[in-house]
Amino acid sequence: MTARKENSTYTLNEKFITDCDLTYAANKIGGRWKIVILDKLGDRKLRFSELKKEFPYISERMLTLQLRALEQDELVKRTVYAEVPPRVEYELTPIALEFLPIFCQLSAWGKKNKALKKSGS
Amino acid sequence: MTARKENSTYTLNEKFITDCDLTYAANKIGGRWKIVILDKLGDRKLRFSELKKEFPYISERMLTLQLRALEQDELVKRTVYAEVPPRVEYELTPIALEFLPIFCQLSAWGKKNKALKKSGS
DNA sequence: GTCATTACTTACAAATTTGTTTGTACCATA
DNA sequence: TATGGTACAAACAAATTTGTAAGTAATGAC
Repeated sequence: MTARKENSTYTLNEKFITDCDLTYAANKIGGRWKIVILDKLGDRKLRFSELKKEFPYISERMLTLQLRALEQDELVKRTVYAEVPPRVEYELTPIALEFLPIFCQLSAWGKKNKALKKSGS
Repeated sequence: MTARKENSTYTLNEKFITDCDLTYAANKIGGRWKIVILDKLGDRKLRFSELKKEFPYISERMLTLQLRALEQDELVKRTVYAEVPPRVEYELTPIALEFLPIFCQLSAWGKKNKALKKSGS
């Protein structure tokens, strides 16, 4: 994404990680924001400003960066309307839709295990 | 994990992210290594050195760090045998086992979409 | 007595990710 | 003429993650 990296261990590991189907997929939705963004867009298409409201403290920069990356990976589709105050809508692509059931299961795991933590400790 | 952070946006966002069931779960397996480690341990318990061999370029430090974090989150169980050259075995806990079907689906997504990329572009 | 083995630890450094601040273009409205 | 709303971009800075290199403890083999 930025300046190219050499043949460091960092890069070799990265290659290893993206060669594997599992981590290839995981990387597409890795980081702090991508999963939640995709999940929100799973309900309906949203404008930039609507997304921003969903995450009270996200910086505009972060939101743009994540959306750009998701667009690049063809997980979201970006539509610009040539209107006076600009309007841009984001929605999931078909391949991103396939993540939604996985998110459901992850979410169920999270819910269950957060509950265990509370009663357990 | 290190020195405590203040009430920065970074932290507020972190809180937001770990409050959500979905991202709470995602964070448990986030980063470069956790998912693959868990996946490998899904087949059978492994020693430290065996795990290391699975990932040709991982540093021992990284492997220990990840294993410690997974142990902390009760996703792996660590067993030390008081033998002469030390022996330590790692295995999944019941709650980690529940991730395995999710990994399968992720992996399937990865496989499918890597194939699409090749034929598409 | 020296070396090898295993599973680490420590101090350090590089790379990446995330956040802050300021600014832009467009037109409408006051 | 000044201000406001939308969806960003650019330069900079902080925080976290990942990697490097060297060292440790115990013990048995040579």
